Amino acid sequence: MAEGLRERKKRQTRQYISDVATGLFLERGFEAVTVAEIAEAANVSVNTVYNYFPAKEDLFFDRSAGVVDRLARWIRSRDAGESAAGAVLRELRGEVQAVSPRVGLMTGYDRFMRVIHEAPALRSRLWTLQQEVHDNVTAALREETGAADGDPLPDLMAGQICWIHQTVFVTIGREMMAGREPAEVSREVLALIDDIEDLLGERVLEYAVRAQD
Amino acid sequence: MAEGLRERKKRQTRQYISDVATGLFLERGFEAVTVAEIAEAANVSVNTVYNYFPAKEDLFFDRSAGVVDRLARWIRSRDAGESAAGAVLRELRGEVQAVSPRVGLMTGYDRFMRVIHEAPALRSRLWTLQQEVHDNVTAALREETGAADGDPLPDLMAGQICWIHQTVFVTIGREMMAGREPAEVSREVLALIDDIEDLLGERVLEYAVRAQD
DNA sequence: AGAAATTTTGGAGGCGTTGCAAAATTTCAG
DNA sequence: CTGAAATTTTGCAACGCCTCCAAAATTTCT
Repeated sequence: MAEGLRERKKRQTRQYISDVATGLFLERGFEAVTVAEIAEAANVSVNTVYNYFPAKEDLFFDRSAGVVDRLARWIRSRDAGESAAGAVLRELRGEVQAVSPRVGLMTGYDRFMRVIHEAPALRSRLWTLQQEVHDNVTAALREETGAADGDPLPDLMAGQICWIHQTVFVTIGREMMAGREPAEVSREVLALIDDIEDLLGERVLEYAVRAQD
Repeated sequence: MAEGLRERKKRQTRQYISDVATGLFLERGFEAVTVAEIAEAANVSVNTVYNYFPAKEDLFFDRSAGVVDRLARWIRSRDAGESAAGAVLRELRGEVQAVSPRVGLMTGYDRFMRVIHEAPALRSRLWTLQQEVHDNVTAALREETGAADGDPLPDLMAGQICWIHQTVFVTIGREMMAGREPAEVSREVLALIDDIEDLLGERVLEYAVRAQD
């Protein structure tokens, strides 16, 4: 509270730099834009950019903070009688059916995907994020099931659940990049989710079922 | 044929540079060794290094050329009456039971893993290789099953099969890095493979079964 | 042996990133 | 309101990866 003006200005500056950078990236691609250009466009020195962001890639993924926890949140908030995988499938179906921008179903998402697709550094950073998602899911499953420390099951289940999530996202990204309409992709991905569910083993679909009441 | 001496010398130089580099990496870590040092240690100019290897990471992964095709090869050579996943599980069990260095079950593999673990650039490159494995598996499954172009199943199945493979390798790497003995890890991973098989859906375990005779 | 093809090398430079100390700005105390 | 203290911003130099280019050195071919 005491620190008002300074903190506010910092958040403002940070946000502005990230916005300017993202704009340039979407316009000309990740590698074609230099950090020096970003700094200049944001009326700031190169060092200030690095004061806020550890690396160039972080300028692009600054928005995706909440995405890393989403899967774990879905699992923790599953319904009574519902398994972890069941909750994830339900939530995914909900987002996809609603043609939600949260899962990339929006016009303009192809631009976003293309920037990532063409920049190895960004793809690499995505994998890092995916790894964090996996760790979060494993931790959530461990807590929710009270599994023993040596139990390999939470990790295996996390692998399966992350695979569901990842497959859906990769497909959406691919189809949107191919120029398809969001509504069209939504229908197709709903069918894909059915295919995925048919593939999963019963043990996966029945893991970490929340007790009734 | 006509080009004998030159070709031989090139392969020799390439191999020597890679060997020197790998030695330095194992000794001091990936990031602590500079390309200039490698060049000097190999009695060669920095530009010559880049004539042979597109990037620093390629100096480390030069040996792992055959690993990228292994899964697809296992699938293509599955027995009559055996599914793709079945063949992979069988081959994995064989390698693990034999405590084979091909799957990292050997003393000194922990050094190798540690170098990768500590270098983001190397982990990132590993993910790229994993992506290639996935693509190869998808292609193999498409050819072996004659699936239609729009069929999403080969890609989904490839995801499941690569997950098996990846889980086994990550576990071996983790346990070896923890200082465990190869024989001990072998036993543990055999149990893990059983757990994995129990998790898989029947559709996965029965996909791409090779016709009898 | 000399011409042609190929490999190796040196040099210059761009880019991301870090470290450091000086300057500018903001906060706080009197 | 003023000056000291804390913090942020900045400029500068430097390192390391990597690229481009043209000049040597080497190998192959005639």
